[in-house]
Amino acid sequence: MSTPRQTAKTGQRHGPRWRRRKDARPAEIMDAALDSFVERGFAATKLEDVARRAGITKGTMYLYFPSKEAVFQAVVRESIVPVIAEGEALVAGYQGSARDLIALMVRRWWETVGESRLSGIPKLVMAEASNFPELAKFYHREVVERGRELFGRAIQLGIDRGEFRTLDVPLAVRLLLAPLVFVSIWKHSFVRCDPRGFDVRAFVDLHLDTYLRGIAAPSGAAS
Amino acid sequence: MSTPRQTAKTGQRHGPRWRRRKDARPAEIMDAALDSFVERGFAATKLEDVARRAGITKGTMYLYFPSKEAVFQAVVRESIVPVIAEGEALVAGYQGSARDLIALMVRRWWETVGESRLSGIPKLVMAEASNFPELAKFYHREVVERGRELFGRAIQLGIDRGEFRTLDVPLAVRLLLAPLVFVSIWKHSFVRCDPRGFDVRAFVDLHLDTYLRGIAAPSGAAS
DNA sequence: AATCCTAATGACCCGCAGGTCATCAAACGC
DNA sequence: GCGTTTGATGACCTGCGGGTCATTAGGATT
Repeated sequence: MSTPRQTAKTGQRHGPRWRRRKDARPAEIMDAALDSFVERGFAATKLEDVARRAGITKGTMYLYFPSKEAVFQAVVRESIVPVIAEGEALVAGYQGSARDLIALMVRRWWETVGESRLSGIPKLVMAEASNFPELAKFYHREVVERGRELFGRAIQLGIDRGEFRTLDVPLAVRLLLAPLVFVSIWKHSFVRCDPRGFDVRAFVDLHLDTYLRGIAAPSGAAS
Repeated sequence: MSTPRQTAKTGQRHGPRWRRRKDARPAEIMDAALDSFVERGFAATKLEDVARRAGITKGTMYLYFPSKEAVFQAVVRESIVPVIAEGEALVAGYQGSARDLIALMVRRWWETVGESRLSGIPKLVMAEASNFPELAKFYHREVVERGRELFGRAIQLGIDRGEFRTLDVPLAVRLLLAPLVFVSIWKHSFVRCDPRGFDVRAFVDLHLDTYLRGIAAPSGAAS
């Protein structure tokens, strides 16, 4: 997944017509598939295209994955779950104000997901959720719920410390994440439509600023 | 579009095998298509299913629409554009504080779009945007830009009146709308996953409250 | 009632893409 | 080198669904 692009296409000049590369294939296939899925959506993605991107043929794909849907699942599983795990490590060891923790988490999320190819995954999963309920359930359990739990702990910390006013934590979490997810969906939808685009960094900053003001405890109450 | 459901299915017992209903067909087709598209997405929707829902056969669809994509376009066009027009009328005639105007607009939006079948359209368009750039452009021009313009005027009003602090208006608009759009996408993706769901009304209220606190002018500066 | 017009039908066509498999040839062991 | 294993191929199969069209029949006109 996280390998540099186009691992397989180069280097076949004058070598044998193909090479045995059993170990490297799955990652290369998932890498190529992620690009295709994000670009065109699940249904519109042709396995033959994925195969070409991965430097193999369609038949080879079926040596490693039993179906198109299995590729889809593997891509989601392998690419996103590690990010969540990383976030959990971050929160576990944190000392400091809740404000700063939240700001750090949001910015970290933006750097590792929002700005990368991974930002396409939420859109992908949500778009296909009704056609692949099992995948949606998996994603919801392994990513959404764990992610919420993560940010929920930070917000609860802020309430406990008196930094934030009393809040419905689950709702507050959704409110914190909604603009982030929204923007990452946006990136893969309408960017081509308004070519000027907008300053996403500034948007995230504005969101953080506004949100933290909005949930701050009445003035002077912070510890 | 806005007709009550299942207009065509009933009333065929003992009548003739079919009736000529040239005037009613397009609306019934779009109505059925909206349901199918929202339920399954564009690619996974079979025209035969849409036809069945509309009480006709596939061949008949092609008397009224030249292609599946044309149905898609018509659905989006006919269902959403009127909502925008309605909003423009609302803002034009409004007298009162910017806070109240924004709260009214958001709640109105939620009632007419968020709570209805129309909430599926943003998801649909965004999911298919890369496969149908023309449609995406149309939607962006006729809905997104006009919608932003609308809310932008309300926010600018608040700044001018000293209710809100100085803001980058385009960003502030996106920030206001992101949670709304996000929730309407959510409704059509993960609802099946967490069956408890969450109180959307409360979410919108929390968002409005937090947002308005967050952008409020420093205390006591309002006129 | 006979006629015509056309809305509606449903059997059909066909291209496309998911999936299969007999065959080939890398590369490993001896 | 030589046989064997097995990763990789690409021609092939097949079902599905978008799109077509000759035919049928509703219902308006006379």
